[in-house]
Amino acid sequence: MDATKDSIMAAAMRLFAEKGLKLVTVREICTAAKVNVALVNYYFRNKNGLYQACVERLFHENTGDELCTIDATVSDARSWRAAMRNWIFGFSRGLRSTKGGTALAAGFFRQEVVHPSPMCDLVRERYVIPVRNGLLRLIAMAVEDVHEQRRWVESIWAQLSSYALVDASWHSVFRPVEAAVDGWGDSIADFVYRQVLSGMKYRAKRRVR
Amino acid sequence: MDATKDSIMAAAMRLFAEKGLKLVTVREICTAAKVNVALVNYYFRNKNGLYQACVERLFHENTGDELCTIDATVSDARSWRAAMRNWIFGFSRGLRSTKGGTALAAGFFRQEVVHPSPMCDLVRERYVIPVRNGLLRLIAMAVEDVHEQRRWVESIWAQLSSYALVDASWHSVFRPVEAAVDGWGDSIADFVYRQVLSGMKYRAKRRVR
DNA sequence: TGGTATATTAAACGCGTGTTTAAAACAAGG
DNA sequence: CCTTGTTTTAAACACGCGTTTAATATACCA
Repeated sequence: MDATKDSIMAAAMRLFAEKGLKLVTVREICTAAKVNVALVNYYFRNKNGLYQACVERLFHENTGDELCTIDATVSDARSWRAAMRNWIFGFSRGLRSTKGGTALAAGFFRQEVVHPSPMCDLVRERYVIPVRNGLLRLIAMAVEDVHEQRRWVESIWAQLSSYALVDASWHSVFRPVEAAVDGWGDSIADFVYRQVLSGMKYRAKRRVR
Repeated sequence: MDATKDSIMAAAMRLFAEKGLKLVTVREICTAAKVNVALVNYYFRNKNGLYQACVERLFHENTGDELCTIDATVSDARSWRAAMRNWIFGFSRGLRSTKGGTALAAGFFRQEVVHPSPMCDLVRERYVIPVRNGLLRLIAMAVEDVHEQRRWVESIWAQLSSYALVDASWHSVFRPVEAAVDGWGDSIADFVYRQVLSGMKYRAKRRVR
């Protein structure tokens, strides 16, 4: 039944995003989904198949798309500054967006970055690299030196994905306690945006593309 | 025998730094160390005890100290700029320093950040937080607003620890292929340093402390 | 209603894990 | 040489894992 399949996938996505492929057990998923253990093999062949289905769903739905459609919001912008701002906030918010309390895209990204799974290549090629290239193209409009371009990509990427890469138990260290959960993320994005503006001698002022 | 104990610890440190506590098996460690499986219980009580011994050794030897002694090199500096430069390069190099081809401090940090172990609190209190506070104190000399201070801490920390947090298989994405392994790390540190100088209106020009 | 394909179940399988055991090898002093 | 204490070993233990099985329940059409 479709309801059972969805129930398994919902539980699996949350748990995989939190613990990663290897540290989540099939029984754990099925307990959370309130279904029998054997059903994961019935619907998804095996544990890896379930994980693969989760990653693919991430691309076509939810937060995955939010990140992949950054380019669209960028090319709509009227100026380079606006385009850059759109990219930064789009990326930051995409990583922070949650589904049922769990930041799915950020979670899968975190797990793959530290403990690459067999699906890691797919994540890299179809997801991470395209998004990074979008940023690189934008930067290349304002910065000439190719090494400097890459340092900027790394700088922006590192700052915006920093939160996504740490377990929730580290939040008390990596973000101020008194800051509201929502406000802090945007304030970081704004900080990075200001950093880019003051740091780059950008030349392309009008109409991107 | 001490030689056996050291052999186990050496293999364990490398493997724990690469895979983390849960994804390394006792048999894997003992095979690498060429000793019998039962010896890890004989010398370290159990797997957790071995991991604990590894973390404690990291504090007292090797790369751990390099990071914890940043404060010393900072207070030796003649100017605020020099102190900040020392901190940035000290932190960056400390994270990148290797022991037998493995970045131990960075490895343990990466694992604890994504999959906290029972030792995570110790790592936090005795290691991460002190180092971050050192940076915060330095920034507070140049930046008034407390929220802006924290954003700078996060900005610098995120950029410098970015490499340390990703698995080696991601290096082809997160750093340019053509860049030499050594040069790139320092060029990032230099980039962050320049970013700080241009971004802060620092006031404390002379003699720290 | 009966028959057939689908969906679900409880139970088991084989394997790898951390840990323990009891015996063997070894070192060293009386 | 024998004894005592330490070190090392091969084998086993109990347990949890992913996966499979074979039986049962359910849905649906003729």
